[in-house]
Amino acid sequence: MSAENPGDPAAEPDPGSKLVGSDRVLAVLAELARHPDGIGLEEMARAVSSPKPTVHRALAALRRAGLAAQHGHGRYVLGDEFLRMAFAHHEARPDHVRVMPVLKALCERHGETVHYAVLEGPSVIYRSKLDPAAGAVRLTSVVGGRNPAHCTAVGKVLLAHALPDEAAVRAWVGGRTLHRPTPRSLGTAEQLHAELQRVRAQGYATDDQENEPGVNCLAVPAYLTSPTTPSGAISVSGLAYRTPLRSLIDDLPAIRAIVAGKEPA
Amino acid sequence: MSAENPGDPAAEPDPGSKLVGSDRVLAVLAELARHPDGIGLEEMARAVSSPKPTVHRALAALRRAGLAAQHGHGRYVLGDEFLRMAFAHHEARPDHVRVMPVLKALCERHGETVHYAVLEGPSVIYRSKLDPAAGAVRLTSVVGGRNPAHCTAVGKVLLAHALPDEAAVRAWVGGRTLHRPTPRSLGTAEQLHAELQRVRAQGYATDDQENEPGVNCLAVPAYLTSPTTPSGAISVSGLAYRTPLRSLIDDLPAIRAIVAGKEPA
DNA sequence: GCGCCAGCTTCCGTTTAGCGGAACGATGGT
DNA sequence: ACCATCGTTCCGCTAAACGGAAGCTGGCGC
Repeated sequence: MSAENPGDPAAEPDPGSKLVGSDRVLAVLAELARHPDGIGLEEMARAVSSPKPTVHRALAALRRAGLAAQHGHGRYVLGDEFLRMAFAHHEARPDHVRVMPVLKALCERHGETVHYAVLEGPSVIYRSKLDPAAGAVRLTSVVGGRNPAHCTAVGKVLLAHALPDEAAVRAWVGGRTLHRPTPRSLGTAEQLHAELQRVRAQGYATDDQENEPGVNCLAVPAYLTSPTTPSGAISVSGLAYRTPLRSLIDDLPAIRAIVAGKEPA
Repeated sequence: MSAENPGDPAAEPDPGSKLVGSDRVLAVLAELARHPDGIGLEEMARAVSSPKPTVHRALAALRRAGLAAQHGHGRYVLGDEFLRMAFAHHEARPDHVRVMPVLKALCERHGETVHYAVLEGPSVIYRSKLDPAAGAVRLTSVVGGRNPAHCTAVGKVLLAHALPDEAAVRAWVGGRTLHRPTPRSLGTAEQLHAELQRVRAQGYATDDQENEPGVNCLAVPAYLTSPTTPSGAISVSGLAYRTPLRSLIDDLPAIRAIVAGKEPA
């Protein structure tokens, strides 16, 4: 019971990995998703630290469900069915359907990437995303992906609602030290609370290169389910050199109108 | 060995459904994907025809992997991780990365939906898709989705390569009767062979409302992997009343140039 | 050409994880 | 406050997963 964990026969190179049964099948699926140009059986066996026959059986199960496929002889890839399921599901999601027209209008108006995101614990999760047709630069965000709430515009809008006073902010921060991806990121509960007060006062939040250098953002709340509690937030991201934060703020009235459901005049 | 299948203790009300173990877990996952606004445990149990505790355990496994989540009290939804995996994987796929700039250019030029698709057996599978910003109408196609090869432009381009003579066409058709979604769809091997010869001669294929009424399409082969065998095909779809087939054909030189990798002047 | 190597696939006795009927608990409607 | 409904937990039983070892296949070097 010193450095070695009792019950563990040997130190795992990949902790939290010794799964069995269906859990292992799902781990194989996840690993498969991590390899866009395929992965061999052996490499997969190493990745999930399981013997080859077991992994082979797991892949067979996935193949039966259409979630895995084989390129040539023994190179496994994520199956078409997996992508079909995900895309079809996503496009049918009620909140996606609701925000999509808004995102489209915003995206077309500003020519920048737009997001719809929700708050979950310390992070925001992107639920919908729309890239402009012209945009050569692609943001790193992905549908289903996460970012720290305290350094994104969407996160701050949602936190402003969820954490009404400094006590709530402290409780939310808890013991962690806030991660600061860039020098401009907020780092303490005090700073965050002050920022959230500002957000509450103005009714929107910004992210001035606080999450990624060169990228700024303006977000407003989205009331999809209830008229009092925002279900999520909608943001317009801009590349700092192309769309300065100022220009987004100046366009706030139009943004608000679009998000409220009225097409701009 | 009469009407009853020996080994089957009872006739299943839902054939091909009595799964066990990991297969059942994956079936639950698939069912989950089919319900964008969530599904209760009981309904799920009915859908996969398994007892509640079993389904509950399956959902627990999916939840552990982040592939399922719960809204409120006992309404299950596909998890964020599922979407993240799918979207991230898709955007990193080599062929997607390769065709994306081409699709973007075509989409912007014509203001219509564009696809990249590959041939698989009797169907084409859409691998990438791009909707125009302005397009109010959404096509039914989905990434990972399928359509009969013989009534789509992409399918005919790829079949033209795969089935060089009438014998090959007949073999491909086999015993089936070709499905005809619209009155203009090709219905016989002869018609298909004639059409494929035309496609080979002109180097592109069209779909004049053969798959969906009001929608036409022009497709050219895409040589992503080999310079002689197309890995897939790229198509521009148009709504008949907005973008007549003629205008797409007239723009062929530009389309060819874009697909070949040269941006149009 | 031919044998060797690497990696995928199959076999089969062992064991463990899944199974599901029944009982329990939470929720929301009346 | 009661009841109906649906999600959750328990536990003895059994079938399905496990994985070491052997077999196969295709590709590469000699």
